[in-house]
Amino acid sequence: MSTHNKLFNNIRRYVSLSDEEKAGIIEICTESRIKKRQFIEQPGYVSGYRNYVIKGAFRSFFLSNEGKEHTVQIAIDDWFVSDFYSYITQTPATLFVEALEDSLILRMPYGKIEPLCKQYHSLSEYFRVTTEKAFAYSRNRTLSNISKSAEERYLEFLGMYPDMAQRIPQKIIASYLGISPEFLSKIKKNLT
Amino acid sequence: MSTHNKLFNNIRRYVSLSDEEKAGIIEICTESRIKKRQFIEQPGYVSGYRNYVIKGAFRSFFLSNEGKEHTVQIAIDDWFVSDFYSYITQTPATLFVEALEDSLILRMPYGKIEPLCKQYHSLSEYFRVTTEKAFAYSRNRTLSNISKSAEERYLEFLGMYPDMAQRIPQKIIASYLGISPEFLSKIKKNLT
DNA sequence: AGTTTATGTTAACCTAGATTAAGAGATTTT
DNA sequence: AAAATCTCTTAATCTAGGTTAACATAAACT
Repeated sequence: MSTHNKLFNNIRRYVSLSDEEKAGIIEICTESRIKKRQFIEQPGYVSGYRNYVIKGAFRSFFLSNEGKEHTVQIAIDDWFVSDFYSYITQTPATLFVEALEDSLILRMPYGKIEPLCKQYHSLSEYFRVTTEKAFAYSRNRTLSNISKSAEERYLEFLGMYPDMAQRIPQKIIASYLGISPEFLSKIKKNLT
Repeated sequence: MSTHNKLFNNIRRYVSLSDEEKAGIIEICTESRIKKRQFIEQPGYVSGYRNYVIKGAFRSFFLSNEGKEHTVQIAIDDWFVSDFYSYITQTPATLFVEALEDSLILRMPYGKIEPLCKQYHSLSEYFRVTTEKAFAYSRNRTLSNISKSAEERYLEFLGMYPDMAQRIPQKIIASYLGISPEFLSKIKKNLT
């Protein structure tokens, strides 16, 4: 299956595309191979792309004043990843986006997506509906962060993203949950 | 100014509407007066509306197993408020949405917004762009929650929503920040 | 106006989770 | 394959923030 078809299969879950629209999308995408540990975004640079993960794994994270890493998002196959705040506001990023595995992505530039959304109703609908969904899920995470214990959040994470638990190093999962790796170790011990 | 015009002014910041589109939107909105302390959404019932606050204040909150309240969102004039997860997935709500003042809202039913977004490209664009923006800001809150101290989050809140600090009871702000009201009291004392 | 009920403050004590440090396994690099 | 560099675990100690309780204020109801 071509890389574009992987994206189209995803889009097809929400809207149907004409051949003209497909051609328009193919035209703005560029395929890119990313090596493990490579950064595709860094603080200081404006995030110029929606990055669709064809195959691989990424995380976005943030370096606190004390030099500690905080993982904001973990993305595997068929997720979009970027410093979304930077992308949307077109202001310099505060997040790193780093490949956790050798990966293959499609990059869709902001400057081309926006006109294309204005031009094609179905593309606008696709991003409207998927962003609404992403936002709804992110609300749930906010809710967990303010109301649940670290152990409860870990169990929730396992239930929600079982594939990631296998694939992603624990210290990154800990930093996604907002706890120290040592404490995650303790939690896992308590669970068995 | 009519209540619909207040909404149209907001929409105009992102897209322009034809008269036909305006009429279509007016047709699906119903105006509603809500008394202080009244609930417009409750756990167990599917959230059927995007509620646009013309005038007033609301919060959405969640009751933990231990019976504690956790405020997810605070909304004043010109914000939308609902149990967004319930609205998007059309599954029963887990949140309450409660008026903090006597308020006036426009209710836009899910079953009518969705077809209208399919029909009118500009309305689809409006919700795409505003939801993308809301999502970007919500990412920032997630980030604060996992990386900042309670005092830092309080200062950030003050900077971001200075009007709310005046208008909203402190115990609700505390529950929005994910801390106890007593601890917020302590923080405020330390700051002066 | 006076009584109830909700909100905010202060202080003493208590826990979830952080930090530090040291050792054991894994992975990478040479 | 050894050396170097990460990742994970365990245990001791420490701290941000929670809990409880008592009192002070301010709203809301009669």
